Formats: sequence, structure tokens, C-alpha cells
Amino acid sequence: MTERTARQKIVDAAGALMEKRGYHGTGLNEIIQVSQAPRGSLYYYFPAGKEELAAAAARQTGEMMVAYLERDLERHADIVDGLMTFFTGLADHVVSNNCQAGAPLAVIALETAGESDRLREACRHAYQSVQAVLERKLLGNGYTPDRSRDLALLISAAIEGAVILARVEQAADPIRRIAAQLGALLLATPHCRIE
Amino acid sequence: MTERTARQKIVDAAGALMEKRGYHGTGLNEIIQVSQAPRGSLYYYFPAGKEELAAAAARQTGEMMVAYLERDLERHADIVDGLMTFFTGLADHVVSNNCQAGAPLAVIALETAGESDRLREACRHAYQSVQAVLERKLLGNGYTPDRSRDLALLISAAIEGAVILARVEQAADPIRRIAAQLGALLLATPHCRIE
DNA sequence: GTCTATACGGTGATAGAC
DNA sequence: GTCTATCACCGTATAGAC
Repeated sequence: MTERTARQKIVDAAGALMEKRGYHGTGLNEIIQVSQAPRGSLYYYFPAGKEELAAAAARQTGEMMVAYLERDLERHADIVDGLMTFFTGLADHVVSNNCQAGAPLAVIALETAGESDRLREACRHAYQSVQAVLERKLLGNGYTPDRSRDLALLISAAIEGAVILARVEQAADPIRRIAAQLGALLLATPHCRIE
Repeated sequence: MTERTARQKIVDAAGALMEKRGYHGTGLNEIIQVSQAPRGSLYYYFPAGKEELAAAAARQTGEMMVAYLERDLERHADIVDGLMTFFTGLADHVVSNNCQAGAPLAVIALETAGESDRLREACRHAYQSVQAVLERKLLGNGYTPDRSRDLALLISAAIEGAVILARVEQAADPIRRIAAQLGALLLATPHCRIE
């Protein structure tokens, strides 16, 4: 119990801070301070240090992303409706953090993919999971296997790109416009939809 | 002359290094070492230090991105053909850097948009320029004004997302698949195309 | 499990000679 | 314009007591 919450608080703080300032921009001291977890616990739970902690944070945020996506997609039979709900939630997340959050995986991936296989693999797995959820739902909506796979890839890329543009513009507008455009394209594309 | 090349070498090195390791992950010493520019020149040309240098690097890479995009789009009458050429060049750039480069704006934007207005503005301007080029070409290809604007936004987001996924997968495959999917969607969407 | 103290390198930045 | 020396600070990581 006490073990789990201390570790958990550290992972939560690391994830939140790195989502805003990135991997190299986030200090271990800052993580401890924000988490209000015991200072001595960090290297107890993460013997390999910052890299291991960041991997755990990336894994967790990936799982949360998948959970949100699954929840929104299950809620609607039509994948376009589900996607729009997801994008709305994403926009809320970004604005409620003063447009300084979103794309927690992208920052870590871009900063560290070249240096740390461990972190690259954690991000890769998270993106694969997101794409798997999308692909499954697209298949269920009557898209062909090939198209489901590639559309899932495009959507996951658009999600990350949308957040980047939103943070740069300091507004949720790009996310909303990209969501709408994606929805229109999904409906217009030939996809063997079951009507 | 000597003035220009020294400054230029520093900006080039800063841009290349930050493209791989990000803003906080790139040290000033490393920039000087790689650039082989005089150590004393850094704060002479960039009195405001690292932030000013990074802004110059972001501006330059943005201009290069616009230049490549314009070149490829002008080369083909059909925007889809031009875009495919651009994505091919992007994939080449990524693989020729061992999948550790690409998306130079995205890293800086995600790391620093919350802390530095100067850097956020530099990235914002670059993205706006890219979108402007795309929008103009879409208009010329018969897409409506609204759709041209939003498609340009989606495409710019997909470019960044594609590079992120390619770097995580250490392969150009995601870029190629996203390009193909984007091309198919551009052709399928209702757009008042002049046939 | 957690704490404190500390080692040690690297960081961005500045001053003053040339 | 450029160099060198030096600054104060912060980073991660470790050691050893409790």
C-alpha cells in the first residue's frame, strides 16, 4: 500500500512534468518536489534512475490514452462519432493545462528515441496499442483490413500533430479542425462500409 | 563574410543537434564543438544566449521546410503528386539520419512552447508558413477555401506525426503509409476539383 | 523504505585580455 | 570578433545511517 502509492506518486509527477517540459527539461528534484513522495524512494523503486522512471511514465500515459480511446470508441457504434468524442476530450485536456500539455509520448520519443532503446520501445509499444484499438474499431465499422491498418496509423499521427499545433497556437482550434477534417475524410473515403 | 559564415555555422549546428536531441538535450558546448566555429562568437552573435540561438535555428529550419515543400509542389501540377514527392524526400531525410532526425520544429515546440514566447512564436510562424504553401496549392487544385485551409492544417499535422512514428519505429514505413493514405483521402474527398 | 549528505560532471553565462 | 578563464548553479547518481 504505502509502497504502491509512493511509487505511483513519483510516476504521476514524472509523467505530468515531462508532458510539459520534456525528458531533459524535467529534473529529478522537481519530480520529487511535485510528487511530495519521499526523496529516498526514487532510486529504491527505479534503480536504473531517470530513464527507468521515464519509461514507466510513458507506459502509464500510453495506457491512459488507450483507456480513453477505448471508452470513447465503445460508447458509439460509429467510429467517427467515437473519434469526435475522443478529440473533444483531448482538446479539453490541452486547454485545461493552459495548452502546455498533450502529446506526452511525442516529446519523450523525439528527445530520446535516438539515445535510449528502453524509452523508444516504451513509446513504440504505446503507439502500437493506440493504433491497435483504432484498427479494431475500423474493422468493425466495415473498413478493409489494409485500410483499417493504415487509417489507424494516419489517425494516431494526426492526433500527435494536432496537439503540437494546438500548443504552438495556444488554442484548441487546430485540434477541433483536424478532428472535423479527419471525420469528413473517413466518411468520404471508399471503405466498404456496411450501410 | 567571415561574420556570416561563423554565425551560420553555429545556427546550422544548433539546428541539426536540436533536431536529434531537442532543446534541453543540446548543450552550447556541443554546438560550438560540432560547428567548429569560434567559441567566443556565440554570445557575440546571440547576446540573449541559447534561447535566441534556438529561435534562429527554428526559423531557418522552417524556411528550409517551406522551400522543399514549394519546390516539390511547383514541380507537379497535381498537389497529390507534389505531396508524394515531398513525403518521399522527408522519408529519405529521416532514414539518412538513422531515424534520429525529422520534425525539428516539433521537439522545440513541445519542450519550450510553455516557457518561451520567443521560441513558441518562431515555431508558430514556421508552421503557419508551411500551411500557407499547402493552402495556396490546394486552392489552385480546385479545393474550396475552407477545405483548403483545414486540409493544409491536417497535412501539416500528419507530417509531424508521421516523423514521430517513423523515429519510434526506426523505419520510414510509417511516413510512406501515411503519405499514401493522405493521397487517397485527398482524392476521395469532395473538393470541387477541376477535372 | 526512507533520509541526509555529498560527489562529480556539465550547464548557461559573464568578464576581461587580445 | 574572438579567446580563455571562471562563475554559480543544477543535474544525476551514490553512500551510508536509520
